[in-house]
Amino acid sequence: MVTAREVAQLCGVSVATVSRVFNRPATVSATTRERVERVARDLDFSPNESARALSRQQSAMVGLVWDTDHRRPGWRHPFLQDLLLGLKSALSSHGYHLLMLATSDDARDRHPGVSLADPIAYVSMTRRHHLAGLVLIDSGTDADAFTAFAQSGLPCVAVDVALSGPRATYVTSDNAGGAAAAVQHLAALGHHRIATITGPRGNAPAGARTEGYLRGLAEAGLEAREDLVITGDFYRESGFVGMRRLLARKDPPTAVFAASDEMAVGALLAARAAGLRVPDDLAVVGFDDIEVASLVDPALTTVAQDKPGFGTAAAGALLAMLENADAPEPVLLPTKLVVRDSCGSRS
Amino acid sequence: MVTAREVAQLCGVSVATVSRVFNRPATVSATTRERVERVARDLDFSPNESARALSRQQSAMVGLVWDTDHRRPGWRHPFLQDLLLGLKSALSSHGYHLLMLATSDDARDRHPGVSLADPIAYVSMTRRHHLAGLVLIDSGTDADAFTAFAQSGLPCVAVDVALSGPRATYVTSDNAGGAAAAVQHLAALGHHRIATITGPRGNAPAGARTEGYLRGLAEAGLEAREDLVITGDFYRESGFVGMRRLLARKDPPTAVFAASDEMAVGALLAARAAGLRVPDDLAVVGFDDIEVASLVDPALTTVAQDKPGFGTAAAGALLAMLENADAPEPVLLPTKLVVRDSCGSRS
DNA sequence: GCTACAGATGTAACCGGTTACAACAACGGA
DNA sequence: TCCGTTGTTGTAACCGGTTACATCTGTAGC
Repeated sequence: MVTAREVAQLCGVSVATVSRVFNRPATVSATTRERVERVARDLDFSPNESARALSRQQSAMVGLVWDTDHRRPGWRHPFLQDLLLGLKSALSSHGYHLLMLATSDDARDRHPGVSLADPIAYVSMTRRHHLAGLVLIDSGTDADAFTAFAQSGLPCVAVDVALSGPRATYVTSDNAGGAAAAVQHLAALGHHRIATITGPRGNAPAGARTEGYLRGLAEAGLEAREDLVITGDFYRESGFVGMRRLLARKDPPTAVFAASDEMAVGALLAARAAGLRVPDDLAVVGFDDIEVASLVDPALTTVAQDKPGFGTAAAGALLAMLENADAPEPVLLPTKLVVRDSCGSRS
Repeated sequence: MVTAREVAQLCGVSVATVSRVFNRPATVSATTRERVERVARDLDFSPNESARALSRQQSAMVGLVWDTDHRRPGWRHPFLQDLLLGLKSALSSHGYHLLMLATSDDARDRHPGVSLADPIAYVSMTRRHHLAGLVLIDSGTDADAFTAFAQSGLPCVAVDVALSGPRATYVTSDNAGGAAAAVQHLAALGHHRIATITGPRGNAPAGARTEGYLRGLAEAGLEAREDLVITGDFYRESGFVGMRRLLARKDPPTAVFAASDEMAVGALLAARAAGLRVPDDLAVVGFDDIEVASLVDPALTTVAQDKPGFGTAAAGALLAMLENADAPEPVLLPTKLVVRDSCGSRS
């Protein structure tokens, strides 16, 4: 590893000048600058990041806070790869890397019911590593801990958790809009009794999707009925159980909007188990457009999220905060109804 | 952020002693140690990582090299989440974090055909950040670049790429064994003409799976026929096309082993398109046990990989190298045949 | 009582950058 | 000619730890 001192020596200038060439090129005369740049390139010099971070009190890294809920081992993020790739790519263009933060808790078995992300540990780690900011990924239902981040004053962007503060904002899909579109589609197909299986209480996207469901009903001139709203938890099992309960009603729904594709698949299985044909006897619409959606039989009509958009938008919001001081408005990514076979055609 | 100097002052000792308490506690007298520990805890002191990395020439971070092939935008890693979670959890127990390295290339459109991972850029980044080691994730077919890492002398562990060197090793599934087991299962069901759709040339797991296919045939006393081996590329489309070609043969196979679940799904679709029933007319076995495997109709029999095992094993191998200097032997994770519906029962 | 040595601690030089401030040159205006 | 300004560069003090070496104390061995 060649240091700035060696470059300086070879150029006959001081280290300060070398540093300036890399950080404030305008303050260095053209001839000196070119000479330093040339030598630096020849020697393959690039500044040591640890030293730089120490000196500037700011590193070229953004922390990623992502825990999975140990209480629910089967949890799969619906689009982790796209999210990470989008983040990485957008951050890299500004020279930032992504540091996956791990608390010592990760190694231990976590106590059931204990808060997922310990904000204190993460905030302390952020300071110790001089991280420029944080990206927070929703890990299930634990929204409370996240507000602690917003209050820490660190620049942070949350994915799918409503977060606000002077240096905090978030990115999420237009969950309400997507859900409303799904319900309107079902209503347009002639359905009057449209049920929903929601996500877990306290989860922001889940709440917005339920809200959108109600709005969609209202806009279609349909009455909202409490007995057609079943609380799920995004997992397939709860879609199965929820659907079974709905079908046991005296006046079962002819269509169901599930707040996640996993639950929609569960609903599909429950319908099949009950001897119903989808879409003939029951129309099903999901949310997320995960990969299996197009592969189940019948292929699932669903509300697609802009998966790569999350990463890009989150990185963009964070980068904006790192340059200005103010938190940008929350980003609402558009959703798109993908019509496949599980809700049939106009009947 | 409280510094070691403040702790030292409050304890009436020098910074050196404070540092010793954290790094070589045995060299400090019990009374002093306890006093320092107490004050450090009260003040919530924890050493600044940038300073520590600079001074020690070694940070508490492990780099993650993971690019996706821009030539194949649809690529999905079959178990990225498990891999990352396993890595994170195992590394965190030794105090390491995972740094997702991003090259400036990530932002630009990459030139088609150009090497994926530029080892020079990554090695330079590793040095600049004083990373303790590297984890390399296979990003498709580009194995050449990876050997450059092994030669760099940095401790590194590759996932699914054969890598060897004084400080390099790798983790992969027992691909040959899994494939052989799949073929033997098909043979035991009475199949004589068993085809395979392989992964891309040059990909190590793909090669091992083909090898296992041949071994399975041999062990079942079946003849290997060149016209029953079709080269695919792990993607669904190639499974579809490959299956169509196989079915067009004068003497089509009654069973097929696809080297990935994605291709197996493609094969399923091709069989359906050709009017064949699975498993009655054609038996299909895949590899990976991705989530869709259990959801397609018929549910896919497949060779399951130990997904969480990858992260744990990779982290373990890396940590071993960070403590000793020698590279441990490559890790071969056991696979398990998961029998579902796509290969029928004994006929 | 004196020396040798082990154990505990302090001093100060690093690690490799950044940046406030000082120094100095060149230049235009009075 | 002298002064104030602007532009360029060097000096040195940081950032916050780690650690080789020196120092000092106490104890065992003779």
